[in-house]
Amino acid sequence: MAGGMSDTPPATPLRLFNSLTRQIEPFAPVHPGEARVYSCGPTVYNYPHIGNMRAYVFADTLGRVLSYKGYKLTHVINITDVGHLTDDGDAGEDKLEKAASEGAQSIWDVARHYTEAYWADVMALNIRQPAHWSIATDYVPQMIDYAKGIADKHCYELESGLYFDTSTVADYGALARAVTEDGEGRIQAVAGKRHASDFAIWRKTPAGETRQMEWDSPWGRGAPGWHLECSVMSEALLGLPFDIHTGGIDHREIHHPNEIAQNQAHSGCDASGATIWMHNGFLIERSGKMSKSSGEFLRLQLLIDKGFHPLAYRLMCLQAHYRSELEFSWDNLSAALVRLKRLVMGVAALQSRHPELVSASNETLKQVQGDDGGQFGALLTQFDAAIADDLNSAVALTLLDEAMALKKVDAGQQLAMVERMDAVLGLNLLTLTRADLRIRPKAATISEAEIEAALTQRKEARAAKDYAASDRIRDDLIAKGVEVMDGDPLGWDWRIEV
RNA sequence: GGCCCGAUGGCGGAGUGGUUACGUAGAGGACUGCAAAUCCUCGCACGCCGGUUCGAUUCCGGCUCGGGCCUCCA
Repeated sequence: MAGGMSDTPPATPLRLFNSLTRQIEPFAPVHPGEARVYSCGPTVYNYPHIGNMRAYVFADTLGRVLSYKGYKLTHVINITDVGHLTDDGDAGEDKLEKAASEGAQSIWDVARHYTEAYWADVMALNIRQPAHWSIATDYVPQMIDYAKGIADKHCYELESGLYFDTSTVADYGALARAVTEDGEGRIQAVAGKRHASDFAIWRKTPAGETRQMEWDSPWGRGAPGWHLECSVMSEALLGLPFDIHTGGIDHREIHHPNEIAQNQAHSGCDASGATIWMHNGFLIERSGKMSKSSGEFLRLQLLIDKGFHPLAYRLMCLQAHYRSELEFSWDNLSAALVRLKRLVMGVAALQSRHPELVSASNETLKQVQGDDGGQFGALLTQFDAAIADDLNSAVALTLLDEAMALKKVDAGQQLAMVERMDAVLGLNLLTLTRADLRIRPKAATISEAEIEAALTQRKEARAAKDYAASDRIRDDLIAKGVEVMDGDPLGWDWRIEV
């Protein structure tokens, strides 16, 4: 690597908040130079909502920062295509089986459909492909082996299945910082469970029933408990211990403590299995709950249907710290879209000053970096410090703005800066165009051809200085949801109604 | 009921023991036939009551309010 900035990578050591200790700690990889990350993925019995997707934007940002800092990243995201119960009483319906029966499809088709819907959102949000999408049903034999390995010392069998005795491992629930006692008993206790916190390792298919997804096991025909898959797949693909385990904050209370208990039982050591456990805050939506059980929920596709580019949502996420709760509102999303548009137009302006760099490779960009006169170097140092400080993407974004706003500097260097910062932010700033951001709302009633025809007429009227006619055409377009903008490269845009 | 978190300008949202990001909205200017878009410039805030301190939005305590999880959920 030749060139100024590349030779002097600013090096603030990466520090991350660890939910285990509730403190920010230095990142110290298990395997020098590597970062092995496991992220709890979706249960594919329904579409993901935008709150779900925040977790993957977060995990992706973490992965991008690790790559930026020079670690060789191995990222795993699981796809839970084994059904969970609709409630914890073990009498509830299996979510996947339920969705299959409601839709009169094969359970496998249901899982496939929602997995693909999830992947579409992943792509739209410019989330990088992990090294592995681990599919739970591919690992059922391994799960059974795993369960056999811990059954004698840590489990007991009941009518409904094989249960994990949480008193057999050290510090059960330490991650959650709460003792899971019976409390108010809001969940229906399973008869025979030794402790309220004990959980199913294997769920037997109730007698007389047949499910589309079931496997034979030493504990009868049935399906694995839903905590099992993550322990099995993370160990199989990353080895134990691995570096970072991520998930939504809700997982900190039940799922991850259970995963840790399994890891402890299987490994025979008290360590949790991952060095750092990280959890993202929820996306909050004031009116309705960001909850799948409430029926209607916000999907990325709904945002797109309204005319929002999906990366505006990504930018909205990045403007807040991943651990903060983030309030979703259409106003906030609109603000992010405007910001994204201005960034994209700013990049286009830089590219117009360096036409040879418009589709430049990294190498070309690096060649023009030259000496950075101190300004770029200082910004890059601050940028590095921001992301190293538990992924402060909000501050990182302000440094991108500052880099864009520098005057009397080489545009090629500015583009190189943008590229470098965008490797972390993932906004696709070098390839995204103003036109990409003009998304036709689903409710639009006028065609693009009609708009162009009207604009041609208006242009003629203006040339003839017939401003009354010109304004009439413009008003007509506004009424149809089209904003005329003579100074914009595109000339017009859709007006987003929210 | 249990556990936990938060309270920052119109909205969103960083951060800090003393000069308080940033985005968007708003105001003014440039540009435009006029607008819009874009660019430039500029206001605007740290829940309440105590305490610690030379000094607190920032630390501590209390209060009020809000939220999350404890049940499938990122």
